[in-house]
Amino acid sequence: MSSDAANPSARRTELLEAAYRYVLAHGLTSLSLRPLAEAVGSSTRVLMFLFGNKDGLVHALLERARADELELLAGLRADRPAGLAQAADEVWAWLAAPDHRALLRLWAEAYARSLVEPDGPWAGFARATVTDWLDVLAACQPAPERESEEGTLRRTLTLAVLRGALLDLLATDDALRATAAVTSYTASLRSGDAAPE
Amino acid sequence: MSSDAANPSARRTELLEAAYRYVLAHGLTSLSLRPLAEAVGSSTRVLMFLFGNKDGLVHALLERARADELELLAGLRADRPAGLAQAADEVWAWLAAPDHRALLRLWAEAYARSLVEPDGPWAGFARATVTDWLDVLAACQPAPERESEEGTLRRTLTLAVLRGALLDLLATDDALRATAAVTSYTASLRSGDAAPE
DNA sequence: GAGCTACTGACACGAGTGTGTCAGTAGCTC
DNA sequence: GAGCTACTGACACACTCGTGTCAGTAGCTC
Repeated sequence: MSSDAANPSARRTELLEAAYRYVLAHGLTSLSLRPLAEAVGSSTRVLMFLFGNKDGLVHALLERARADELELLAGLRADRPAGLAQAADEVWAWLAAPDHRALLRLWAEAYARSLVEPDGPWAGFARATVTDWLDVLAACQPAPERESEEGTLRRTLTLAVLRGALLDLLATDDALRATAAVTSYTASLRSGDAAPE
Repeated sequence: MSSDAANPSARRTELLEAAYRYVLAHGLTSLSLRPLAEAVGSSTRVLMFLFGNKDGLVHALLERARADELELLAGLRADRPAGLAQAADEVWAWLAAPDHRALLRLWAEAYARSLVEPDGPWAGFARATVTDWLDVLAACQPAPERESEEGTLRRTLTLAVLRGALLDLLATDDALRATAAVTSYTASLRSGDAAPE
């Protein structure tokens, strides 16, 4: 291989970036090396050299996509939203941004695929995203709630609302309706926080 | 073709049923005709004859999967649950049933694929499911709420919770946590119904 | 200039893909 | 038995797939 996966060469990251743009536009399912190589101005030979094989490429692409997601999560951790409600609002603003549509479609694709084919480069993708997000949401909860069973339940529900609304948005492109639903949820979360049940 | 799609031949439905079982086990993404034909005790020639081409087969399979889903929806319409909360509880019981796991994975696959490749046999699959479900949930709402903007928002949120919890369940297989989240949501729905905000 | 590393081009191999062609056969109606 | 419909088997075609092979070349260090 050209270099460690931890310390990729300049050419590798350059081609990975180009391939990432290509995959955002065309999806992962029907990805094949020759059209990709041509689109990024390279050859299958080079892709094989830099990524080992196709699975290596796909794996690298999924990691690249995950990097975008982790950036959002890191941002959330950084400014530590006060409570689940604010965190959910911030996340939704990100999810609903039109610029992120292609990435989120890719995300949905990888998620579904990892459910159906538990092996291969997508292995564990779905499970990893769920736990990643639950962890971040937990970090936004006040400490006492975070540890409680009630807290687990709350962040699970919050994640479900975000994911479900995202699916709706991706399918119908009706940002108004989806956003209204999320907003009403976070509003009820807030009032629930103010007056604990 | 052997007969109308509306009035399929006995052999066609027999093979479709076998193919459906095969696809539930193996997924749609990597479906190819020769292995499928062998598994169902037939030949690619026959599949082509009965379904026209591969897209025809896939389309028929998706319709078949949708029939399972519509059965649940029809059941809901039949006993007309009193309000969204009860409807959501009933739907969740169905979604969480281990027997339905394979079908729901297939559903997720088709949903994601229809987002990424808007053409082909999956065209409109995601959008169709969303509106189908929203319609059924609407039918479970009391008439005045159903027409209101507030009502649209409520069923959108309810659908999001169900879909999001389903994604969680499929990824983590943690039925307890997912079910607790859904239950807490329907509980709050009920109390909200009792004391409208 | 030798030698090393990183990268690249041309080409071929074997397998698998969907689909087309041609020739059937079983069962039914007349 | 003729003729029709529904279905089936054997085989081939053109193509794409991921990958392997062999031979390079540009840039750097010594």
